[in-house]
Parts: sequence; structure tokens; C-alpha cells
Amino acid sequence: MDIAEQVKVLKRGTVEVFREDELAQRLAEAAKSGRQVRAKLGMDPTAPDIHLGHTVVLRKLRQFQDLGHKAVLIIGDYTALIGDPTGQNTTRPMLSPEQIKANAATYFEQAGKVLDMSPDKVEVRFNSEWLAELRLADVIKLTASMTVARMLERDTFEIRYKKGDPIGIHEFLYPLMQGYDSVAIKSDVELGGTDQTFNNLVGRDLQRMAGQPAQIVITMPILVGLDGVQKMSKSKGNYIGVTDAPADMFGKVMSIPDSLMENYYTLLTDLPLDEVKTLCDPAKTHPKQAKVRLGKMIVEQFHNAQAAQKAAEDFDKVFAQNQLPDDMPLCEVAAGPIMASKLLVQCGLVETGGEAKRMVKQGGVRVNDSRVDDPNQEITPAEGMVLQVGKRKFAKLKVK
RNA sequence: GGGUCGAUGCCCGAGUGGCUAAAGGGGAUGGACUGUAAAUCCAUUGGCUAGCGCCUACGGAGGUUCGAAUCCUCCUCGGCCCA
Repeated sequence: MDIAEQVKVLKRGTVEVFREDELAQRLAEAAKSGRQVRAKLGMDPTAPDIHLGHTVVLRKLRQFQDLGHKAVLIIGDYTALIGDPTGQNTTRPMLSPEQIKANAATYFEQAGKVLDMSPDKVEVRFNSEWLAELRLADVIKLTASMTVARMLERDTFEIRYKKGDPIGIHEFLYPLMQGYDSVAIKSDVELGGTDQTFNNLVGRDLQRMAGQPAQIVITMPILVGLDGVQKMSKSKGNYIGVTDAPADMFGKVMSIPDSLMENYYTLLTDLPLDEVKTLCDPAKTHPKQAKVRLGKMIVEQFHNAQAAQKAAEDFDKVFAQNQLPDDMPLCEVAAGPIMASKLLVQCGLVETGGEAKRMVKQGGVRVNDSRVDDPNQEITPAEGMVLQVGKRKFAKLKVK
């Protein structure tokens, strides 16, 4: 693949490349000298659960690997002492080395679903390796490379400052530390979400000061969550986890707003962009068809084609034809009559008795497909009896 | 260090002695509609209880009062201004 072609592939889905000409040049240089381009990605050891939002960047990194380059994963064990100042997290409790190790292991296991983890394609480094070595004098030198005014350019700081929210001084250290990582590992390229733009550009500055060629910074969009509005995140509950079961994954894709499909296709699949356009044009493709295809493609990436097919079929069965799903969680209950609301709690279909009553009152509860309308109604559990709450929560009874 | 303002339910935010499990909005959930889309409409949104009712909750700890989210004292955290 010639350089121009490579750049085109690498540009897909990106928000910005600082700078494109440098990228082409760096790729050409590497090709000429036969060395691998070092593409850096930082990982936060506090959040080991990867969701599709993370995979946007991981997929980009994978493209570098597929072009023969090296992914350099930085485990931010030392930067985690601060926590990236994205708003909520100001200071974090220190993690024990064991925790960090465990989190990193989980991360690799999950990231491995996207990345090529073969040894010649990945390098893993903990940033405590160099950051813990710095003396105060070094830190002062580092901080002297930056001004408060420039720091306040960073949107998260700017917003908080204007709003009157607290900003800890130590938070200013974060971009510097992350930038120093780039110096330490001599990165050629750094990937990240747009929320990392500032940090990553600091890396360029610090590298220049250290007499290194400045890394190219590639920013990827922050994936919008299932609600179609907020960014995908675990804490907002609007995410698809890479370890989600096929049925969940598929169902979640089906629940995204239509307007989000093109975005997901672009960032989460390799489907050629002109094909994506056709799929996402309601005049050419029924949105539901397009979404089913998207769901299958995503499930396939993290599971396999059969699982994807099955998930789609089950989905159709349950939601389009109102049939029961093939497998439901089993719930063991004692024989003998029991109040409907208690039974629902026992089977974990609702959290509390109050919620159970609400659900019944609102007509959301079915037993063997017939609606229950009195929460106090006695139910005599029978083997294989099916309970349903809402459209998607089921349990099959097993009598003890 | 001084002054001043603030901390309310998942979030935002009203409430300044009883009618407050706490307005309103958002979100979420259930129902109707449907393509688990969007839009719209209705409902629900602390826990326990078959029910009467009971318990927990307005940053924390005490206090005043028949009664406190609301008043007082101390504490913790934060904003702003002055130094």
C-alpha cells in the first residue's frame, strides 16, 4: 500500500490529524529505513472495563499494527495518582501495585479483542518507570514549559474555571506527565479521543524541547452513547461493553437512535464509506435493516458470526413476534402459593417490593403471557412457568 | 488570615418552622403507538408492610421547639472578594 493510500485509511473517522503532512512524511521515513512507527496510546489503570467508546481508538491503533507498525501501550499507573481532570475526577486514591496489575491484565484481555497482541506488534510500558524517577527540580523544569494561561485553554479547565468549580494545582501536572511519556518512549504518533487533544499536543511541545521529532497527534471522536446524546460511558449506563453477551450487544445496537447509525458504522466497522452512505439513507435502505446489519457486524467482532446470527434471530423472535426467548435465566423457587410482587423480587426481575407493585399496576408484568393486574395476587409456581417484566426481562421458574 | 455565599432526592433545582417523602425540570422505568428508532400521549420514580401504619432522607454532630430541610452552635467541604 503506498503512503497516500495508508494515510487515507488512517484518516477514516478521525477528527483531526496534527499534522497530516507530517504523518505522511513519518510513514515514508519509516518505510524507507524499515523501522516501525511507534504509535502510542495511554490507558487508565482504574477503568478496566472496555466499551465500544474505547474501541474507536483501539481500532485506529489496530490499523497502525496492520500496516506493520508498533502499538505502544502506556499504563498510566503513575498518572493515575492524579486522574485525568475531565471534570468529576480530581484526585483518586492510590492504587496498589496488585490492583494495577490486575486492571492491566483485564485491559489487555479486553483490548486483545481489537488489538493484535503479538509481541512484535505491541510494547507495554508503565509510566511509573520514568515518572517516579523525576526529582522536584525535574518537575519544576517541566512545569516551566507551560503557562497558566495556556493550561486554561484546555476546555475542561476553562469550563470549570468559569463556572467556579475547584481546580487542583496538581491537575495541571497531568498533561505534562502525559506529554513526558511521549518523550520517554519516543513516540511517533499518539492516538486519543478529542478529549485528549490538549494533553497530546503537550507531548509535541515537550518532545521538541527534548530535541525529538514531535509526535503526530491523531484525535478520534468521542463515541456517543446509546441515548444518542451523551458520550458513551460506564457510569452513564449508556454503553456497550466488549464483554457483553451477544444478545445484549445486539439489543443495545437496535436501541440507538437512527441518527447515530452512520456514526457507528464509520467508527465501529470497516465497511466502505460509500456503502455506509447507502445503508444510512432511509430512501435507499429501511433503517431497521441497516441497524440489524450494524448489530450483526458489531456482535461478530467481539463474538463470532454464528452468535451474531443467533442474536439477530432471537431478537426478531422476542420483539417482532412477541415470542419467548430461547434461554431465560432460571429462578428456583419453593413450591406453594406466593404473592406476585414477592415472586418478582425473588427472581431478581425487580429490585424492591415497591417496584414490583408499580410494575404490576402499570401493566408491565406477565405470567405465562397473561397480564397480572393485582400485585397481591397469589401465584402458585409451576415448573417452567415464565415471568416477564416489561419487554425484555424474563425468568423461567424451577420449583424446588 | 478576614469577609461573604453555598452544600437538598440519580442529576439540576425550588423550598426559609407544621399542609414536605419534599414543587418544577431532566433522566430512568412501565404502558399506548412502533422498527427495543424518532416524535407524541399517559403513568411511575426512598424502603418495609396484605392494609392501618412504620422507618430512613435535605453535608456532619449537637441544641432550641409540641413540631426543623427550614432557627442556634460547632465541624467538614467548596465558590467568590480582600490580604
